[in-house]
Amino acid sequence: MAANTFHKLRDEIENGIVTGAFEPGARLDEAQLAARFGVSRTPIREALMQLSAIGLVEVRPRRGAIVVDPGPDRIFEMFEVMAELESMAGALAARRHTEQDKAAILDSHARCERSAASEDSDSYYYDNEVFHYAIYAASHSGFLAEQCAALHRRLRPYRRLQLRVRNRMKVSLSEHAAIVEAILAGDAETARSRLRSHVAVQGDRFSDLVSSLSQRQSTGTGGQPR
Amino acid sequence: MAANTFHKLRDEIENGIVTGAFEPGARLDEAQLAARFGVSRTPIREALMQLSAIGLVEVRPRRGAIVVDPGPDRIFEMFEVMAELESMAGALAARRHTEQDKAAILDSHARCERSAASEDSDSYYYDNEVFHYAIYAASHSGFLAEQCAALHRRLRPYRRLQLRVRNRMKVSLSEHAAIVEAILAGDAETARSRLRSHVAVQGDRFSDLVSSLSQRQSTGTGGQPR
DNA sequence: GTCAATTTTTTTGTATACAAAACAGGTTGG
DNA sequence: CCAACCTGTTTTGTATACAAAAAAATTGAC
Repeated sequence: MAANTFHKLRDEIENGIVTGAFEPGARLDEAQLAARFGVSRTPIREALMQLSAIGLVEVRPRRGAIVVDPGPDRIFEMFEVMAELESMAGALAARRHTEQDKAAILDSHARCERSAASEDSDSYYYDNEVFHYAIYAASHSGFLAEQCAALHRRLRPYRRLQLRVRNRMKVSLSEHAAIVEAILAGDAETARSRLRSHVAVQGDRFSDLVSSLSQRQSTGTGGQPR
Repeated sequence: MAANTFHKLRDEIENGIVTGAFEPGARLDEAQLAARFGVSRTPIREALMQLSAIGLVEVRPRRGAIVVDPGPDRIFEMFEVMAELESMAGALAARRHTEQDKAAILDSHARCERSAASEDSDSYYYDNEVFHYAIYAASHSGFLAEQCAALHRRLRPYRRLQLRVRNRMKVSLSEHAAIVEAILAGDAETARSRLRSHVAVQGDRFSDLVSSLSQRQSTGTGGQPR
């Protein structure tokens, strides 16, 4: 991949936000970031501009950039849209998947099973990501795949929190199995509805999400400043 | 709205791309743009960075920025996703719309009717946009509304081409009426399916789109350079 | 001692300067 | 005659400089 300074900086900062190194609401001081990465302010600004276009940071004119802090309601909305896009990808995948796609889906699913068996939450988290990307790819819609991937990245921190919830890993895995079955059977509508409920944050999971968010708020130094 | 130079430039250039002033594939020379807008290269670059994050321009390292030229297949994919998101907005609107939303939808629909009656294609184009935005708003999902609006903007030029097709305005209007009916009746699934087929580029419309695209390619100075 | 106004300091926004990479054209060798 | 190479030019990428605005701090009045 093309590797200019601002490009790398963009990924670094995005990663910092997504992993929580830069907490929601935190100020992103240009000079400070420049010093930290050993570059001038120019590429830092360019990186921040890109992140603001994506919606990860908010640049307030003359008042600096901050990491956006989507409230629980907005995070819920994002999951809602994610569910719709993913279920669309699943439906398309059911109709369009090739032998290669099938192999990739089965392989990533098998990895998930192994990680779940060894109860390795971090490993499962990664394999789960690969599984979902395999479905995006199988949709054979480049644009949809990109949109899904972008949203998936943005929701990363919240999904990670969710996986901590009791038994979620096992439940997730059995849902995966049902999704795989529907896709490989070519049953678009079943794949759609199963993926929708797999991704959506419904019922108990919403309160789990909210509580994990408020937990983080209180421990972190971020949140609403001033 | 906040109005810094780079912010205004971003909108200017975006508008230029969307209206076709900057054609797909065209090189966006930084110095040239800077001279044109009477500013230095710095805010131009920041604007281009944002546009590249959105996906409107492609910045190739050390090789300058060009207006992205999505092929017919990719444009089709974008309409496909747009249809899904809009139909989702419609379904939510059916369940969640308030009296205000209802008024806004009916009002914009009435405007569409008038424009269609006077066969004013440009006016209809604008009113149609307001109508769709009213539905986004009625979904009461801020994130979904933003996503819809963003995609809507990106597909603007192609939708405009489509409206030129024989009788499309009348057909579009009657579809609108059916959509309004479903939303106001609170019938989420009917609203969803009607919006989906309203937005999607199916059957004949796809070949119409492709032919209008190739027409533009041949007349314009853009296209694949070198 | 508190609050308001003014000054100081910090920080953002834009312009300019400079280095390095890509491009174009001509030249030399086969 | 064609191809590879070298050189001059253009253009991008990053650093620095400077102006203007916002934040912070100090002073002064009550």
